Amino acid sequence: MHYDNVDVLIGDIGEEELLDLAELFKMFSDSTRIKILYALFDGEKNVSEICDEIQMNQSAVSHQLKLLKSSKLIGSRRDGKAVIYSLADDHVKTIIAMGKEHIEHD
Amino acid sequence: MHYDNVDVLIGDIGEEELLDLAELFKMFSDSTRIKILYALFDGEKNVSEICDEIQMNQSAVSHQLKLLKSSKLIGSRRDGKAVIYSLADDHVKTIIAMGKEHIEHD
DNA sequence: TCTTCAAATGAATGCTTGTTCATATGAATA
DNA sequence: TATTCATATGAACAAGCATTCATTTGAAGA
Repeated sequence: MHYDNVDVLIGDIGEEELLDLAELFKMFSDSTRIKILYALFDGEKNVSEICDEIQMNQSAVSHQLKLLKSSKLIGSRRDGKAVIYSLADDHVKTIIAMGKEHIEHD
Repeated sequence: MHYDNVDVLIGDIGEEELLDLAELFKMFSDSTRIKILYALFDGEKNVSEICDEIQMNQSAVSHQLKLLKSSKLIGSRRDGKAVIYSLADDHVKTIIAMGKEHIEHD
């Protein structure tokens, strides 16, 4: 994997942006939420499908979906009775990939 | 910024690795810890210098330094009475840069 | 060796947060 | 419109965690 301009991207940072950053990473700091994101890696899924895949009850999943959505990591659309969730953009994948790399190269 | 092979990196993942991932991102989920990491972006610093820069008392900083070190995000060496901390590797910078990008492109 | 300075540690506390249980909303179908 | 299925929401509880205060460890210099 290859990255450019890392130092350029990291200039000064304000207190507010810093809190946003912490909040963003908090979304990745819970294994249930990571499982959900992982489940969405291969395409959109509705809530029931997510529950099945990660083996968690509907309420717990819904609560976490709400948090992930409020952080704009996932989006949703309704299809009849079902609500279908999907990753918002590729940052989710890259951030997790980066984390995996760190763990594996240790 | 440019990334290759994101999908390749994200294959299957085991329960254990998943917990490690969550634990890693937990380190980035607190603003004090991000401030500390940020303070180390421009080179190694001892504890007092870090305290000054981020305006936090020595005990709080030491506790967080311990966590960051146990996650192998930072390393340390002793120089006389002082203990000098530094970033362990470039993953720290790239992970934070990625987070910033996500926030800014929203 | 006694003192001083830098950093680490431990216990206590209050806040945050993930899960569960019960219930509500909302869309489809009979 | 009454019922059913899918999802969302709210309250409550337990566990986790960041900070503070007090104390300790450890190194350097007098």
